[in-house]
Amino acid sequence: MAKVSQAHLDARRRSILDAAAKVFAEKGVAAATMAEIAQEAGISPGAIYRYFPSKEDLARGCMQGSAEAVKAAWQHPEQVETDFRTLSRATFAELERPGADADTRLLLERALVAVRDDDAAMVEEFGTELQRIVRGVAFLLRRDFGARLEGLDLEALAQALYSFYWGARFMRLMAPEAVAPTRQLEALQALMEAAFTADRESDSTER
Amino acid sequence: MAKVSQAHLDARRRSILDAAAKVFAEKGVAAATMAEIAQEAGISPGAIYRYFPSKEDLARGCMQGSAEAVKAAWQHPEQVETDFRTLSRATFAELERPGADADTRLLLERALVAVRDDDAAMVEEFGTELQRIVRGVAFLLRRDFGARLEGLDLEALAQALYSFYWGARFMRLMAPEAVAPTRQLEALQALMEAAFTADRESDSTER
Amino acid sequence: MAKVSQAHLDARRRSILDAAAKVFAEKGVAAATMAEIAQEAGISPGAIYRYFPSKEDLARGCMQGSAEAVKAAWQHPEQVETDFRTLSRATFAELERPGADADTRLLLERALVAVRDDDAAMVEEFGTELQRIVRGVAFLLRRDFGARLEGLDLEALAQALYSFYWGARFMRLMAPEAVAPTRQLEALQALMEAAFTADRESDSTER
Amino acid sequence: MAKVSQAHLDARRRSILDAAAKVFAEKGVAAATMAEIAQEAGISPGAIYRYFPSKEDLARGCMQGSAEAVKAAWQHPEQVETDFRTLSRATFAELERPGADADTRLLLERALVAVRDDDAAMVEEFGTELQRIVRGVAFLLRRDFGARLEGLDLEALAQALYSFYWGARFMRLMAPEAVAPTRQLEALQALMEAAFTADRESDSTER
DNA sequence: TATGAATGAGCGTTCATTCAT
DNA sequence: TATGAATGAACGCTCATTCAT
Repeated sequence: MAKVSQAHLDARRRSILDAAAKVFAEKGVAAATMAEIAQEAGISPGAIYRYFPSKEDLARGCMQGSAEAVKAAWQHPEQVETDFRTLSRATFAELERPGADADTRLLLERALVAVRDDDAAMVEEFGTELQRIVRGVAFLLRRDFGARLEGLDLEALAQALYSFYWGARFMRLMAPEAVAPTRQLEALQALMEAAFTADRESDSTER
Repeated sequence: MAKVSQAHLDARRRSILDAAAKVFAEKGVAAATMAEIAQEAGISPGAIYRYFPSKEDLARGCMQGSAEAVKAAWQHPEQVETDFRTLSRATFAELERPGADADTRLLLERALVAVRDDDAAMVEEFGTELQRIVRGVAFLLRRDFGARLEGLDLEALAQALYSFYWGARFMRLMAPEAVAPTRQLEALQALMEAAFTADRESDSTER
Repeated sequence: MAKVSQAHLDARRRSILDAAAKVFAEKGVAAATMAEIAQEAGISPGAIYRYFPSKEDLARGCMQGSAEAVKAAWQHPEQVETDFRTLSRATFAELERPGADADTRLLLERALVAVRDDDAAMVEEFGTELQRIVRGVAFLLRRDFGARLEGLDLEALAQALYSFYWGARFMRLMAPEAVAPTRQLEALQALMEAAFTADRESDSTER
Repeated sequence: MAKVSQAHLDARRRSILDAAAKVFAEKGVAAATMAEIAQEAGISPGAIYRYFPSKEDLARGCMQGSAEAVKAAWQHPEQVETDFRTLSRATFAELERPGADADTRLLLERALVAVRDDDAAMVEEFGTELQRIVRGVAFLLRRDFGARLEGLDLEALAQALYSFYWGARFMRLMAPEAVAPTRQLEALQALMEAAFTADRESDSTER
């Protein structure tokens, strides 16, 4: 075939990733076979190895780049014109997107494998992202609700919200017929508003 | 060899399950081998098949019965003398117990497998437990905070809290150095109290 | 099958080694397949792995223990009642034994692999054996021919004889119709005797 | 592209052979890959097949033409002004040349393959060369040492010396730290001289 | 002619499962 | 009943070879 344009190669790479993501999501990384992925991608098993050195790498490759925009926004909220409420909603709206469940499946599976195999790099990556996002959450909470947070353990609260996010993803995966993540978020936001607004009112009362 | 007491057989079955749970949690179901489990249980690989027809069945058998007491309490809060705050704390305290992470690993993995393989029975089971617990949460919230919840989407809030619980488990697994689940819980409870207490105060103010 | 006698296991191990030696000799280690060896041994491929952890180990296992008696004699000539001429003949007689060529093939192949892959342990082993045998050769030469060796580089001569041994093995392998190793040996021994006997005679002449 | 000069094609063929010889010597024929050879030769894998129909053929092509001068001299000693001692030394000096070990490796490997696969042509070739060289050795021995060889099995001795040559090559490959081939040769030549010189003296004595 | 992406058969190895003992 | 040796299908991966460009 010789000298195929880079665009062709990139497209092929993409199609392999897509096929892999589909098969991995369907069967799990362990149960999926390279032959299946190849078939799904319409190529031969051997060809995959020109693009990815191993099944493991292919699996890793499947995980990158979902909901990048939202992730970036949380990590650098000061660079984005947004507020906590809006960004939260956008984030949870992402979970309603078709394919979000497949992403969750894959993400959770990879996370479990990483922990199990003591894949330091991967765990580290997760930890770093966690930290950054939690920092972003805290930043937005402080900016949006300011002094009213006084007395609250802000870091713990931010992490609790992050936990809630992951739990909601998991919940949606396991029980699609349950209350939607967005509605859960609304409930929690209502709670927060009640807490913060109330504070203010009680403050004003005290004055 | 002939007749062996039923108690003996049950004990053997139990010891296989324990061994399997340990190995599965360590390596994941896919990576664990029957030989390992047999060794851990102190029997031969062949013997396992007298008690479980396949590895998959063995894996299914492993998932039952961790933190039963707490689960039961949430599902039937009216039969237990407890309140939301106390039961929450007990629940999260469980997560600090050694072995809790292994349980989380196993639970998540099995959950993923169940969804993946469309294991209706298993998904159903998860869904049922979810419903019952959420109902229990809602029950306790209402009993403990009563009228102050007015205007809140109680069911959604209860589910959000359940999501938070699972997210916190996952978080702890992935990033043990992050804020402990219990501290996250404290933060969230502080928020709730602020919201509800404030409500009362603002109510009283308004009156 | 359970509890099979150790003798059975040993026999099985032996039969695998025999099958492997045969196939390896026929096709070379690289070209031989585990499936072939299994078939030759009358078992399944998987069964081999209960006895040898890898093809490589199996190949190593094939190399041990050929002509052990002779090797031992050269390495410890002082413990054996023998002389250079007798032991040499016995050594070369071994090469006429059926199967000797297959051994040579295997030995040379393994040696090449060892050098190529920088298998330090294996190369070391060869080097050690070389040293010991050369020492033995030198020992016997000195004991049998004594003072008449004066002026000769004994170590170099011993090594030359060892080289000759290996070359003769190789020669026989490559050109079976050429002069037999034993006849080559005779020629060389005649040369040695001429040299040493002559020395004596010339000595006596000088006196 | 059309017509390329024959010289060009030959040069290309040569460069492929060189590359192949290098890679084969480094890794062995089995472990070497066509891709590696292509890279070493600075062309594409596909191009090799314009010059050699298969890897095996390429390997065969690699064996020709090392130390041609010395080989020719042994095969036609009457056409060269030399004597046994000098030619032997030149031959063994070749073994000290850098790259000699790689040649030995390749030669031995190919020889083993030839025997294994019953490659009649190749074995034949080796046999023919053997015969010719042995004849040359015998010729030189007779010319240089003449009558003093009486009673010796000249053909066997010549073959023994050829065996020694190959053994020394092998030895040097396997145990570079052992006594150098040239020193082994010296020892053997000293032995021969002792034998032949002695003979003369004893002859003269007898007369 | 040369390229190099693609093929696909084939390998070593694993391990759930079976079954003779 | 328990054993554990044996099975054999299946997998990830390699690489000599082909052929569209």
